[in-house]
Amino acid sequence: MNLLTRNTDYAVRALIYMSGKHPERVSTADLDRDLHLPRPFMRKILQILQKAGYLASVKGKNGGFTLAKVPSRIHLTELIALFQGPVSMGDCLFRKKLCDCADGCPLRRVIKGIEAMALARLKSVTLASLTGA
Amino acid sequence: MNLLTRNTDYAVRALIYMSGKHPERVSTADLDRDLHLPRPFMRKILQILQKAGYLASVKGKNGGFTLAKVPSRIHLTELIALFQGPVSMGDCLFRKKLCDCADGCPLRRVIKGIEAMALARLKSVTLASLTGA
DNA sequence: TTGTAATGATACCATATAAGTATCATTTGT
DNA sequence: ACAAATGATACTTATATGGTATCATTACAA
Repeated sequence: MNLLTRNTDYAVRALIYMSGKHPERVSTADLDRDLHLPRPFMRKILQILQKAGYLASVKGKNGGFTLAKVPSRIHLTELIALFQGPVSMGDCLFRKKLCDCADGCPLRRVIKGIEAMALARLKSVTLASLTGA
Repeated sequence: MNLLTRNTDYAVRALIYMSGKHPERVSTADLDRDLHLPRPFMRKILQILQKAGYLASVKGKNGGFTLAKVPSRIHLTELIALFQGPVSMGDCLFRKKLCDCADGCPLRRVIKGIEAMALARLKSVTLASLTGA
């Protein structure tokens, strides 16, 4: 069970890299060279980040991406939501009709509690906190 | 992202059911009738629980399963481990060679921290605590 | 002693999601 | 005009989860 999937992971790495280079432009070629991540996959991820407003892009020769937000305002939870959907660890384990999970299921309560803890912790993580800046 | 998979979930439900019936014998047919879970899947799960020592089984006509451990000594973490492997939320996100995730990767630290919290919480959950007994 | 209802063991299949690739169009600097 | 970049999007592959099927074995009971 992994809290982050690859694309979220790669996204974070790319953003860290870019925050280091800022305001210099970074292309997928650069990332490929320095981070050695699967290039077309990375490309897709960057496009998603761009659409979501985390990156600004410049097309054409010498084009590339730059951070479009300050690192302190890029939250890990947002990135997770973007690539994996909202953080949710227990989408009704006990399925409807089979139990009244609606209200009192104790297992569900435990899971929800853990989820809340995880979420609280994740919310405090920003790109800035990851780079130590 | 789900903290528990179906088989863990079903296992918990079956165990709760059985702790309610104890020391009466429970067959997959009973579970099918009362819990309406996919029967052959449930069978497989029960066999795993039996092998792992949580259930005692009796073959032949009128056979079935009974709890082989006291509910207070059946920990949720064990069941998770049995069906999903050990709880681990961040099996090296930053893959080797690409970063020195070995020691100082901050993202990894965060994940590991969350994992530790979740684990601590999960460890306190037993079958007994779930049934309220 | 034979039929039936149960588990033991295990191989197989289906489906969804994650991970990754490929392609064509568009833009832009030289 | 060409090359190097992104935009958009469709496609493929790998893996894990969820679920089935089958044959062997055991035991009760008519």
